[in-house]
Amino acid sequence: MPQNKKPAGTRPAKNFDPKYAPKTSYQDRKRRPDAVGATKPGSKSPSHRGYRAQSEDTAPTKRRWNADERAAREGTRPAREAGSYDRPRRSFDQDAAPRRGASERSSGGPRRDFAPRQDRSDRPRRDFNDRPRQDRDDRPHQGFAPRRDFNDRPRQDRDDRPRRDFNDRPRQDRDDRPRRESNDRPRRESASRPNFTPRPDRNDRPRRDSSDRPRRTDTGNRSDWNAQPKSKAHEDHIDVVHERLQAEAVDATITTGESFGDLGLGQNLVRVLNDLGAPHPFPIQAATIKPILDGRDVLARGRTGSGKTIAFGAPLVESVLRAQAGAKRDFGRKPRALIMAPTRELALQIDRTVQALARSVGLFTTQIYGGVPQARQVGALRKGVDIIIGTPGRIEDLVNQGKLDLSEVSIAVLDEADHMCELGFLEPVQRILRHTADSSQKLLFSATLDREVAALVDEFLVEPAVYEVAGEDQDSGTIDHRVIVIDHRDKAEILTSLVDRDGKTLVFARTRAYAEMLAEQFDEAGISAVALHGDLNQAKRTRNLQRLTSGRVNVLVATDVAARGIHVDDIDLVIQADPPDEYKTYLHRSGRTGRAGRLGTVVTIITRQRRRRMTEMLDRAEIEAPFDDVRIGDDLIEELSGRQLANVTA
DNA sequence: AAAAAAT
Repeated sequence: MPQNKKPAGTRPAKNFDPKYAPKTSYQDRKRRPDAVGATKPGSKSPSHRGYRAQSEDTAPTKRRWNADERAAREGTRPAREAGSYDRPRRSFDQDAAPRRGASERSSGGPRRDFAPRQDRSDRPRRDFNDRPRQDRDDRPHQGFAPRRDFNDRPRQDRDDRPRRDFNDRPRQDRDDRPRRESNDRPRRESASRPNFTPRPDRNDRPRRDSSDRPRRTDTGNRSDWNAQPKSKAHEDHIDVVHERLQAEAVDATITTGESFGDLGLGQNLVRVLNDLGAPHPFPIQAATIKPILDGRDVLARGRTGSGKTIAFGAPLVESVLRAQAGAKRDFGRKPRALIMAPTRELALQIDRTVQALARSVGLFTTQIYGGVPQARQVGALRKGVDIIIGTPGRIEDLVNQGKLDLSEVSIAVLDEADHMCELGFLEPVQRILRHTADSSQKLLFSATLDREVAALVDEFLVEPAVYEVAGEDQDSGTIDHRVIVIDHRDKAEILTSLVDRDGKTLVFARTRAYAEMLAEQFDEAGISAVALHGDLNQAKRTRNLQRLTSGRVNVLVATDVAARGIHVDDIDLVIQADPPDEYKTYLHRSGRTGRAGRLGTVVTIITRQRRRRMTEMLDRAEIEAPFDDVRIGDDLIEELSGRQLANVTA
């Protein structure tokens, strides 16, 4: 019996709305002591895995960074001033900051019910009044947006808008666009915003011409990015829907006509793409390839499994090739392109695609990631490679050792860019990007790209083009979402019967230990299963993932290491043994199934107490999923487990 | 809590 079904009309504007809905008041209070050290103590024994020193000065400080401290730091950032970037400081302080104060005071959004009895008095800066709500016309970011015709409105509005969105936006013909602004966005016009930094007129925007790529001197736009609170959410462990990035929506039906060749890729690449199973560009690819070839900075959002790797990989190879046309590929040459991903498995996977493309035109890639000896990677670098694909830790390590020189990197890609902007990733990523060539082109991709990437856009991107595919929200996909509400004591048994099936099943667990435990449990029940998590050495990680891919096992139990980007062709069931904490995680985990238009089912297992929180998260994810109470032996378990058979014929 | 560098 569906329990979270509400009349569609009453569903609040979802992640278009900047709002900062907390997860639970319980967790929040617990984590919000005055004293930093009052969080969970951890083991006192140094030999224990959970060991935590008593006096931990560095970690808590880091965790408690807030917007103010950050702002203070921005003001005196030595790297920017002393570094090789010759761009001016941001006009952050005098412009954006005050404006935010004013604009965020508008409140009263539809989602207030998400933050019911939250004790907010102890939350530093994110009280109600301070939150930007659906009063978007005030929102500061509008100023940075490189395009005007963005989908900045709640998805519910879409039905009456789509024509307008794509039809009158022939990309080559911009001149008829300004009119729309006044018609479609009257509220913005009327909103008087003294501090608003006007965007440059569309006509003096740079043409897509790599040769006159603008220097990063225009701070007007960037200050608007800055106005948004950054990843404070993660410091607070609160699931936040960041303001949605404005994007030019690309209409799938318009773009499908163009071939990869039409988009500017060479014959070799087109052939390899065909071999890779991509005879025609997917919409996101049709959207991004040209601007990337033209040298623009690009932000792109395409839902999980929509073909983002090729969308950046193919034009990247083409660009590197063009840049080196005629030049000899010298021994020991420096890399020209860099692709970073949050996990080693994803880096490996990207390399499989990019390497195939690169090889076909005589370029070389190498993987630079941790957990394996450096020697081979360093050896490859010494010989000379053109494209680096890897994870931040090892890349930075080799840079610091002087074994990797990024100074000639002219294209840098961040896959899962929003994730790469989270705590722990952001700073290494920033440091690495600062090593790339001054004017290097930056490409940021993710299925959940939002303003969390502001920290990077602000420093590294120049008037980026932003793309998404029209109408491609997650809910319009091919995934059937279900939630089952169980008694905790039934969990193990229900899980086992769910994974007892024919198709490939991916099970997500919150911790490494639980992932390991579940894999063993399934094995003991006669269902061969393997685990994938960060406690395994890299060889085992790679092997276990390969076992699922090859079909040697049908069940993989993973932590969120497998949540993003990993592509296994025919996973038809994703089970979340533990529900995710963030809506983004939900979207990425579910995106391991239903890829490239296939059908898939996602079953999330929760206990009764979790229902409300789960409903809220699904709302943020903009996903409709029925909730069902389930006990051991219920027919529904078998139905969910064997659903694919029914689905395929349907 | 997990991930990303070893040590």
